Amino acid sequence: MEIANRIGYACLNLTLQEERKLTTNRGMIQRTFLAKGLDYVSQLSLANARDLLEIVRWNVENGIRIFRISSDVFPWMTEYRFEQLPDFTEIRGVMEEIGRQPIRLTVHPGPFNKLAGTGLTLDRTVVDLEQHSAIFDLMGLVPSHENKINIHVGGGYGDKDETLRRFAANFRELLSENLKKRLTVENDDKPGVFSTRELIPLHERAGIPLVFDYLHHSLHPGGWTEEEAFRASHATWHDAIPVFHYSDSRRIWEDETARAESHSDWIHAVPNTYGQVVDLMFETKMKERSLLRLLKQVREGEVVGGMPVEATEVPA
DNA sequence: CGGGGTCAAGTCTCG
DNA sequence: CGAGACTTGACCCCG
Repeated sequence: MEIANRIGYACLNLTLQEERKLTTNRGMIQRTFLAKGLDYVSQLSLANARDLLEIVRWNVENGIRIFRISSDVFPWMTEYRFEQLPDFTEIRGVMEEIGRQPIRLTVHPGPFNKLAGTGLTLDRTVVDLEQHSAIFDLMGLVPSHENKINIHVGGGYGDKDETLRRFAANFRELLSENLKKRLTVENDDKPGVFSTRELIPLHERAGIPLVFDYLHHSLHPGGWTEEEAFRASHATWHDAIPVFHYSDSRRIWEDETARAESHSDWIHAVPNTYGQVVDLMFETKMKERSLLRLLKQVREGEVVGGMPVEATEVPA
C-alpha cells in the first residue's frame, strides 16, 4: 500500500537528535558571527553537513524519499560565498555525497523572503534565495523543480494584482537561471495574502509551479474547493512530480484550544490526492516518528482517520 | 551545566 | 499598537 509517490518531512529528525545528538541547525547570534567570523561558520557548517548526510541516509533506509533541508545548515550564509569557507573542499565533498542519495531534497526559505518587495528587502531576498540555490549546485543537482526552492509571496501590499506583477518581474529580471528553474510558490493561509486561485496569474506570467498546501487552503480557500485548488496546482508542474504539503490542524485533532493554523503532532488523516501522482511533504511536530507510525498503519491495513488510503506500495 | 532571556530580516493578524 | 506567527529552536550568558 502506498500513500503517495513519495512521502517526507521537514528539517529535523527527532530520533537521531535524541539518540546521536545529530542536528543541522548549529548557528550563532550576530554578535558571535562578528566576533568569530568565517572560521567558526566553516566549523559549524561542516558539522551540520556531516549530520545532514547521516539524516538523509537514515531517511532512505526507512522508506522516506523526500526531505526538506533546513535553511540553517550554513549560518549567516547571506554574508559570504561558500568558496570562502576554510573547510570548503571538505564541505563540498559531504554535500556532493548528500546529492547522490536516492531521495528528493527541497528547501523552504524563511518568511523574510519577499520577492514582491522593494529596495533593501528585495536585495536581501535575492541573495538568500540564490544561496539556497547554490546549496543545490554544491550538491551537484541539475536545476529543476525536483529540488524545489519553495516560498510564499508573503505580502499583499494593498494591491494584489500589482504585487504579482512585481513578483513576476523580479523573478524574470533578478534571479539566476538555476534559481528560476527551482523556485516554486505556495498558497498562503490568510485572506491578506494569496490563495491558490489568486496565484494562478503568477504561474501564467512566470511559469512558476504552485505548491498546494491542504491546511492553508482550508483556512483560506479563496472561493475554490480543495479539489479545484489541488487540480489547478497539479497542472502547473511540468518538469517534476508535484510536491504538496499536508498537515492536520492541531485544534481539530489534538487540542481544541489551539489555533486553527497550528500543526498537529501526528498524522490523523491521509489527504485525498484525487487519483493524481504527487509527492507529499508532511508537516507534523513529531516529524519522522509520525511518518513511521503512518507507514506502519498502512502496512497493517488500518484505515487512517477514516479516510481512504490510496495507491499501492510502502517499504517494509 | 541548567534555565531563561534573547535572537537578522517583513508582513499581516489578533488581542 | 505591540506581540506573535511564519518552513525550523538554538545560542549564550549567568548563577
